[in-house]
Amino acid sequence: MPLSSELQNLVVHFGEMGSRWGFNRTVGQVLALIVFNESPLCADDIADALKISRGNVSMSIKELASWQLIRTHREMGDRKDYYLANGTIWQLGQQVLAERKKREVDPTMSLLRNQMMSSSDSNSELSEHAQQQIKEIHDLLELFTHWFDDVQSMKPEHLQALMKLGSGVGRILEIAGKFTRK
Amino acid sequence: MPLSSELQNLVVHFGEMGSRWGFNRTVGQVLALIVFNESPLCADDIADALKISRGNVSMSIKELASWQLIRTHREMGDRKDYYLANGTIWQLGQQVLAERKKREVDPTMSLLRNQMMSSSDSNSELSEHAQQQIKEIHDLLELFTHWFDDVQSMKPEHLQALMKLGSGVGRILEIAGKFTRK
DNA sequence: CTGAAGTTTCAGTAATTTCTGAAAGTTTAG
DNA sequence: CTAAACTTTCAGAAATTACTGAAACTTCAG
Repeated sequence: MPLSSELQNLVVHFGEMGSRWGFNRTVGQVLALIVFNESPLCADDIADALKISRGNVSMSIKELASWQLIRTHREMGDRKDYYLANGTIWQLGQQVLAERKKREVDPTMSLLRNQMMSSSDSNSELSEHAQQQIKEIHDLLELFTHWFDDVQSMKPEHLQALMKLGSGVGRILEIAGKFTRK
Repeated sequence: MPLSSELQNLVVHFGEMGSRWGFNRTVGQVLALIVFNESPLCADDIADALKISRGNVSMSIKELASWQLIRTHREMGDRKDYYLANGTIWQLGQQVLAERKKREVDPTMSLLRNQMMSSSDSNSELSEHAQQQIKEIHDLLELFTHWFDDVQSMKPEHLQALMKLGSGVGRILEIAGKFTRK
C-alpha cells in the first residue's frame, strides 16, 4: 500500500535533509519510515514503500545499523529481518551527534595534535601565525571534546534540565565560580 | 611558489573534511589557505596555490563569504580583492555552528511545527505513534534551539569557563536546583 | 569615453556519489 | 543434504555535484 500523504511529506523531507545530516537521501528516507512506524518493517516493505531496489535497501539498512540508529527484530517462524528504531528520539539524537563528532571532529583533532608534536622540538616550516592558529583550533576542539563527553555521560533528564535553564546559565556560572575557584 | 609540505598537509585535510563540515573540498582548502596565512591573499594567489581555475576560486570565495568566514580587504592603489579570515578561530567556529544549525535544524523544526498544527484540530492520517514521535523530535529541536541561542549570546570567556567546568556540570546542576526550584 | 585590470557567470565537461539488479552467499526447515 | 527464503555484494549505469575556461560584466585611471 502507498504511504499516506502526510507520512510521504515527512519521508521526503528526511530524505532531503539526509545529506545535511551526514548520510544520503535514501538512508534518510529509510530512517524516517522506520522511526514513524511503530511496528517493525522488513526490507521488502521498505523497498516497496520507497520504490527503491532491494540492494539499495540492504545498503541503507547497513548504514543505519552502523550509526546504531536501528536494530533488528526477528519473528519466530519467519525468516525475515524486521527493523525498528533503536531507542527513543532522545537516544537517536545522542547517537547521531556522537557519530558525527567521530567523523567530523576526531580526525582533525588527531591531525592537529600530530602537527603540533612534530613542529614543537625542531623548527617548523610553518609561520608563527599558522602555528598559533593550529594551536587555537586544537584547543577549541579539545575543549569541545571534553565537554561533549561529559554531556554524553549525563542522565537525559539532568541534561534536559540543564538545557532548560537557558539564559539562566550565565547566572549559574557566577554562583558556580564561588564553588570551583581555588 | 608552492606550499610548504606541512601547510600542504593541512590544506589537503581541510579539503577532505570540507564535505563533512557542510561545504565541498575546494571550499575547505581555500578556507585553510586563508586561515593559515596571516597576510591576505588575492584570488590569483589562491588559484595558483591550489591549482584550480579562476572561476572555481570565485565560487568558493562567494561560498565562504556567505558563511561569513572571510572578509575582503582592499589595498589602496590596487584593484585586487584580498581575502582574510573574518575573526578569531573561536568566532569562526561559532559562525560555522550557527550556519549549520540554520541549514540542518531550522527547516525540520519548521516542517514539524506545521505538521503538528495541521493535525491538531482535525483528525490526522498519521498514527498515534507517528504523531508522538513528531512531537518528541520537535521538542528536542526546540530545546536545542533555545539552548543554542542562549549559548551564542554568551561572552566567549564565559562560555569557555562553563565548558571547562566539565564533569562538574552535574554537581553544579544540583546546586542550581536549589535556586531555580519553585 | 576607452581600455586595462580585475571579477563573476554559466554552459558544457569531468568527477564523484548513489542506485540497480543479477549473481553469490547464508540460513534453516524438512 | 537440498532447496526455498531470505540477505548481501558489487560491477556497471544513472544521477548528482563540482570544475573549467571563455565570455560577459564591473570598475576605475587617464
